[in-house]
Amino acid sequence: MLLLSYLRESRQQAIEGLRKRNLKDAEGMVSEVIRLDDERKETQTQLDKIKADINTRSREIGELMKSKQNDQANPLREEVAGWKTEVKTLEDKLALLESDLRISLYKIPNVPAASVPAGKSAEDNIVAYQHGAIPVLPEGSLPHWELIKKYDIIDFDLGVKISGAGFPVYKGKGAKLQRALINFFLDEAAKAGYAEVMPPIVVNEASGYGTGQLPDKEGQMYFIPQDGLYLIPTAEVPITNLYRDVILTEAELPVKNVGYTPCFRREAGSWGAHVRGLNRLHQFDKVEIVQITRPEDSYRVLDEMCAHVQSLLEKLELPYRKLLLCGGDMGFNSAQTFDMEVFSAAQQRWLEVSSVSNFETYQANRLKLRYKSGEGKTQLLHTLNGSALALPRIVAALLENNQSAAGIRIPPVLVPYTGFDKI
RNA sequence: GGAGAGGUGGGUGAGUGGCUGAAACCAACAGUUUGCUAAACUGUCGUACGGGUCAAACUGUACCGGGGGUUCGAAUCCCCCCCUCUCCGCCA
Repeated sequence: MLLLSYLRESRQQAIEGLRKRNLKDAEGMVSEVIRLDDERKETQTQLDKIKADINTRSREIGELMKSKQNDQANPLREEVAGWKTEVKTLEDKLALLESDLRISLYKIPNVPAASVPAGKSAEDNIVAYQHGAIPVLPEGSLPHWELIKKYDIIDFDLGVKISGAGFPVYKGKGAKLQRALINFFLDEAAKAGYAEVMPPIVVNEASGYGTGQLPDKEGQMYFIPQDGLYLIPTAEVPITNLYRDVILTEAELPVKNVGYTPCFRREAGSWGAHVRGLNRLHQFDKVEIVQITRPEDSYRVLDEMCAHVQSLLEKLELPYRKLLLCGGDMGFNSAQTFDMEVFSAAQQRWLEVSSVSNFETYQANRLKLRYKSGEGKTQLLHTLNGSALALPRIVAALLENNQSAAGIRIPPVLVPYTGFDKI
């Protein structure tokens, strides 16, 4: 949620920024919010005035009653009683305005950072960096969905039987490979100074709102109505919400957390030929890094987090590229996002394996996540997160890129974790 | 799932209709004292939304788990809900 004070003080700047997202009516949205807030303020001032009068009278009545002057108190009581309809009217009006204001504010996505290019879709993203040679595969090479059958390491049909499409069963070396990657990613994050947490994988509604999945992506999450709980689409949700309603001290910053969780996404209506195999799943594994920083540090930290993700890809010997997302392709909450894509040699495609974002104060505002600065002022922090990394597409690329007649080679860095160097 | 107890400021905890935004203590912060540390003493010490101001000072309203109600007036009385704890049951 954007700050009202920001929208008021830098209205034009906000509108210009939002235009980069290719929004239909950025100006209208901002104007509406400010209009509602103006009305809200006015209504509150009126209401507060009447309430102040009531409070004054009530005190007078109390005094009179104490000195047994009931006959003098009675006219005052009637006077106050007469104000009550007006109070009720104004209170209702205020509640409505506040709710309208909140809804309107929730509809406005984060303002992209200055360096974010305008654009409509993924076409307009900028390749900021590319690393590693594109592999050329021998004749007869297979896409990963064939390889997993050939080596019997991941079984989609079994998953369909017990759960449904998009819920694969990892078997044998396939299962071990998952575990190896998770541990490798966690260890690397620990080396980079991230403190590990293992959060719940279902969250309540307040958490969904805290990080902005609600109300924006309601339909994307699995929901358990009986208990009012959501299955997490990413560890970002529980980990960042750990710090909801928290005021940190400067000494505690930056907060660096890493966590492994399964992630669940309904992905309604997004299936097709391009999402075969491991390319898109309802349940997948991911290691997520989260940082909470002072505002002035967040963009340096964004770079640091990207560098961490890139180092993982390099250690896994996967060719990758780093994209600076354009306004139109960025997530709702983000001010700036870099995507990391690995090249999947048999599919001849780039696959997104990580998304690293700076949310600035957009999430912190909803989370009421603040810190006391040196001068004792409480102010909002910046939140950032990134996948480090999401497993399925990494597995797809590892399988495809490292295949040969002799089997699938495991990158040396993983061998201590898998216990085998070949599938 | 059944029974009971309870939810007050960073913490402990008083407060059963007006003098309570809330005692006291602890923690924290600033200062004084002190060779340093400690101790002692003094002061400060909630949040949100308004008004006001260059900025302050100052000032209004709301907030004692959440929502509703009674009343001139509610932390305090009534209703509903949520949560936590203890015991029992079930159980990885």
